[in-house]
Amino acid sequence: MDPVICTVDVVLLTLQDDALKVALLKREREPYQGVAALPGGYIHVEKDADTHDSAMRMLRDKAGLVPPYLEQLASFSGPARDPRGWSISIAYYALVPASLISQERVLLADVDSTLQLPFDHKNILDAAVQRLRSKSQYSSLPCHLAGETFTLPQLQKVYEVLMGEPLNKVSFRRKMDEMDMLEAIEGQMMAAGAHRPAQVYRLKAAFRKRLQLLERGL
Amino acid sequence: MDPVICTVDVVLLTLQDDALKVALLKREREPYQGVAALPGGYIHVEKDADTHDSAMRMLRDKAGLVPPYLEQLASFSGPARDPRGWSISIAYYALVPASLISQERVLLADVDSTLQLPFDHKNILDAAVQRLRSKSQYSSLPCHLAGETFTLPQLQKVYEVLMGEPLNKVSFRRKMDEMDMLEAIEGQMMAAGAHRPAQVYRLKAAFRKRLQLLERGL
DNA sequence: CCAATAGTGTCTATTAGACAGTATCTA
DNA sequence: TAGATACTGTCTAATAGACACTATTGG
Repeated sequence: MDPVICTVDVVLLTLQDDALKVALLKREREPYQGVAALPGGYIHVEKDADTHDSAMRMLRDKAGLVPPYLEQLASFSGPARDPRGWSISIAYYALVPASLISQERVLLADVDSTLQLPFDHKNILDAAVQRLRSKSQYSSLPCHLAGETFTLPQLQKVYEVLMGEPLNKVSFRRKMDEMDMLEAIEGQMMAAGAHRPAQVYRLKAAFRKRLQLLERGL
Repeated sequence: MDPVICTVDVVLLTLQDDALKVALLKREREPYQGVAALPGGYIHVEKDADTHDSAMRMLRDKAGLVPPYLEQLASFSGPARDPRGWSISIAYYALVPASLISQERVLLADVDSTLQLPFDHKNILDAAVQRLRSKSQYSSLPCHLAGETFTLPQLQKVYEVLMGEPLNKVSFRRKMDEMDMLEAIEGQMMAAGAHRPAQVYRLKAAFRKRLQLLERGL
């Protein structure tokens, strides 16, 4: 049985200024000490019940947060991706509202203008963004970027940023209704300027961890 | 850096008698020697350029075939899934036409009536079947189960078995046309009884390895 | 010619999008 | 009350499914 270096890396994604951002940390150790990279580290068999646990631990220890959504992305492997030798990284992606991120601890970089990262982290980032954008077409996934509570116009904007195109308001609301995953918070409205305030919603409890899928997309 | 047992397992799927089957092999070594399980084994850092390579090697060595389609499924990890210790399995799934499978080398089991398997192979199998059935809704994936050449009625039957429901013939043909991934083999017809023979098609070369996705599903 | 399935034309039903109207806030 | 955005009703366009008809084979 050959020795293989086993790590977990997390693509921590959030929305800031209507753009999708990834959280990067300066590496504390060699290789690439001091270089901004995805949060990650070795699997710790004493602490971690599985790699999902490892990812949660890294987010807690390195970014100081508990993500509302965390999903396995894929594994990346080979002899060249890590200078220490033949390695595997089990990659996860996490979605968090910007409010959870401490900008003193992490650097937020625009996902589309992040041109290079150490190891094969650019590939991992691209895969995560592609997965998120693809799933945004037909699922409740983007809700986890919108925070605990939000209005329908805010949520539509989140979907639009992820999908990269404007959406029809009537169709969007019909789909949200069809998904039946939101509940209005009675009497709570959010004002955003000199106009009618919007109803505030939250995800129903059943959909906080589980995704809702649409038959035909948005 | 803790030692982690790193393996690759492959869910080899095919269609036989209008049912989805998984290829199992009797394990040659402990643990679970002699028990039918998914083909798998240790990563070999000298031989394998990455885990995709490991999966190809296992299919070649253990099942004696080169799959037309092989994709990473997910990783499964933890202290309890393998009696030898904390382990990770990078799981892949392969789609092959039944004609490629040598039934002397492998056992074909119905995916829905396979009730238990060693390790967490039942979980891995279930995840693969779910992924295949889900992707069948809106992609060209099922074509890889249909063989090199096939007629439209045959291909529709493949989709129907995977999706578990009959499909509208007119809509199905509209979608196949829209995907623009098939080419008719001029003059080649396939007779299947006392009735009009059907036109034979094959996947266009560009779609042999890459998937074609539908905007709105079948 | 009959039975059976391949393949197609077309009508109907369902779903998505455009547009415009009413509602409700601040300045 | 003017202007802005929230929300909704309804018409139109696009898409999917039902149905029926023609085509072509073996027996």
